[in-house]
Formats: sequence, C-alpha cells, structure tokens
Amino acid sequence: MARWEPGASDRLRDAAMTLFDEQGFENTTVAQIAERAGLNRRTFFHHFADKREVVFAGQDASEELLVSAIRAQPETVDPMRAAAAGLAAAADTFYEQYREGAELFGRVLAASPELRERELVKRATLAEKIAAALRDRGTGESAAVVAAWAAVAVFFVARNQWNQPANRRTLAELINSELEEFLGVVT
Amino acid sequence: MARWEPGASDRLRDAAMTLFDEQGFENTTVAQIAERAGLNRRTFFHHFADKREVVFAGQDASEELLVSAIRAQPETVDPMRAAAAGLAAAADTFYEQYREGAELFGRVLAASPELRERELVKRATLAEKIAAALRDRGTGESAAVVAAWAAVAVFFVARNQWNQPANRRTLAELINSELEEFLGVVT
DNA sequence: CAGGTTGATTGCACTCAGTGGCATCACCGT
DNA sequence: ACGGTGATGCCACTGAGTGCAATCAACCTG
Repeated sequence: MARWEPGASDRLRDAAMTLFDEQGFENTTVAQIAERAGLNRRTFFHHFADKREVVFAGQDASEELLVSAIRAQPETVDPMRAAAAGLAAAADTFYEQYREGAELFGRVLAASPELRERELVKRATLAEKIAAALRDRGTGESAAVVAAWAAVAVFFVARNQWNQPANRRTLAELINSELEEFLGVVT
Repeated sequence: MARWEPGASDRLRDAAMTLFDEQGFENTTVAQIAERAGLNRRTFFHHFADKREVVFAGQDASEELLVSAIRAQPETVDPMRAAAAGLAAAADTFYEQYREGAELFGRVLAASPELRERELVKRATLAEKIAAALRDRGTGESAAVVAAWAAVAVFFVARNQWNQPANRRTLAELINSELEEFLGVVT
C-alpha cells in the first residue's frame, strides 16, 4: 500500500464520523481515528485544527453563495427576508442532496455537548457574515446584527424540522414558513 | 494560616480573572490559579467543571428573575417586547452595579476565542430559557425560539454598547432602544 | 470530652488533546 | 538525475481533566 493514498482529509473525516457515531465523541481518541484512516496521529492535526473541527469540515463552502444571494435581493426587501432568502438559496444548493449525511451529522452532534458548543461558533460566524451583508445593503449597525441572529435562528429551527424523518418539505420551504410565522407574531 | 479559609471559590475566581487579564487565558495554567489562591490544583476542579467555567461563575443568578419578569408581562405584549422587558429587568438588578467587574470581564473575554466560544453556550441556554417562558405565554413553538434568539442578540448588542467607556446610558435603556430599532426595520 | 460523621481539601497517577521541531517521503518540473 | 514543495511521520513535551483514596477541620451526639 503506497504511503501517498489520496483523499487523506476525507478518509480522516469518514473514520471520525463513523467512530463518533459508534462510540461517542468523547470515547474516541484521535489516535483511533488516524489508525482507522491508515494515517498518523500527527497527520490528523495537519488537516484539522482540533478534534472537533473534523465534524464541520467543508461547511463554509456555501457562504459566498449565501452572501451574494443576500446582496442580490432588491433594496425594498426588509433585512430578515433578505437574510432568509440567502439562507434558503444556500440550503437549496448545498443541503438537499445530503439527507443521509445530515442524519449522521445530526445524530453525532446531538450526542455531544462539546460538538454542540463548537456548532455555536459556526452559527456566530454565519451570523457575522450575514450581518455584514445586511450592513452593505444599508441596514443599521445594530439592527443588522439582531436581524442576522434571528435569521440564523430561523435557519436552525427549519433545519431541525427538515432533519425529522417524517418531514417531506424542502429546507427552503421550511425556512420561509418559519420566517413568516416569526414575522407574524412580532408585528 | 488555617487550612480552612472561607470563600475558596471567590478566591479562585479572583485569582483566575487577574491572571487571565495579565497574561491571557491560554498562557495561564490552572496550577498558577490554584497557587495564587493558596489552594491545590485538584481543588480548582472541585469548584469549577473546567478552566473556562470560572469566568462565568454566578451568572445564572439572574435567570429566575428574568423568567418571572417575562411571565409578568401582560398577555397583549408581543413576544420580543416581553423577552426584552425580562432582560431589562435582570439587567437593572444585576448589571448596573458591576461596571468595573464588567470591564474586566469584557477585556478577558475579548482576548480569548476559547472563552468567547463558551460564552455562546451561555447565550444558548439563556435563549432556551427565554423560549420556554415565551411558549408558556402562548407563543408558537418555533416563533418562540426565534424571538428568544433575537432578544438575546438585542441584549448582547446593548451590553457591548454599555461596556464602552463613553457610554452614559443604562443597560435597560440601551436594550429598549436597540429593540425598537430592530422592530422598526422588520415591519 | 471522646467518638463518629460530613464535607472540603489534598496528593498521586493516569489518559489524552494539542504543539514544536525535525526527519522523511512522494511527486513535479527542469 | 536533481532540487524544490508539500504531505506525512516520529518523538518528546505541556497542560487539561479525571478517578481514587487519604487527610483534615468543623460539627453533632451522647
């Protein structure tokens, strides 16, 4: 077996997710992950900053899309609808084909407080990006931050519903209906 | 010196905050904190679950107040205003007297990504409590979560402004003005 | 006051995450 | 063939967090 097998990151990620699912995040050591991927422990840390990051690998790919979708919204659309439209666009392109992966991801995440903590960082950076895009559209400094966090909350509420096995609606649909439900109660 | 000096937790917390401020969070070891507090390293972990928790010690004291203030709001008040009123009430009682402490807290937090990550967990549990209180008032399941996160965002935006040295307004005032600015742009 | 109970503190040994430095290897262009 | 580049491997080290058992101060009870 050649030492230079391609796709080291992917192999590490697959090994990690499988082990996390089987044994739990805390009961899995980085050494085990590396061994299953046929790599060295040290190599794991060349690919991922820490043990938690491997779970979220490649999730920022959708973010330029998100931001440009927000910018593409007409000036007349209010900030929350603009942000939600961006999230729905990103969801359509990147989420709909991942149902199986999303289930595994959700299961692993739900089982580990440490991973849920890290996910909150992802939420926060997402909210920051959205807020910046909203500011560029002319929304006030503070209102942009609040609207961004509200939109992110809409997104995650929708994603939870989308992850339920019984669900048959698309993520974008769920985002829009959650958004309207929220806007309905605050006016 | 008796071995049984009272206030071990407080001493540990003071030692930790001072050291974090002087040297940074990552450059400070638990052993240093314990030594400065005149205690053993192991004792630190009997008082705090981990090195990050010491920074947030005693912050949940205001949460019953928050929840009861939300419940005390008239039925006619919309969810976001109810949540913000609760936050303002908690702010009035617990924050206004801590200006100096809040500055130190803010400085330490701003200097450490690890601590900001942990703070997001605090935000999330706060949002959960608010959402539960809103549901009890009759707000729909999903809208309650979104409104809660939006209210929490309002709170933290306001707290950031309140922490600025130039600021002269109370935290409750800032919460209300940020809230109205947000509600103004989403309608 | 002796003796027992309780809870806070201590000490030790251990696992494991994460890091720094350096060697090694595969591959690519010339 | 040769030098460069980047991915991988090895080793040793620091420090967080844990499990377990011993110790000690204070308090209670008879």
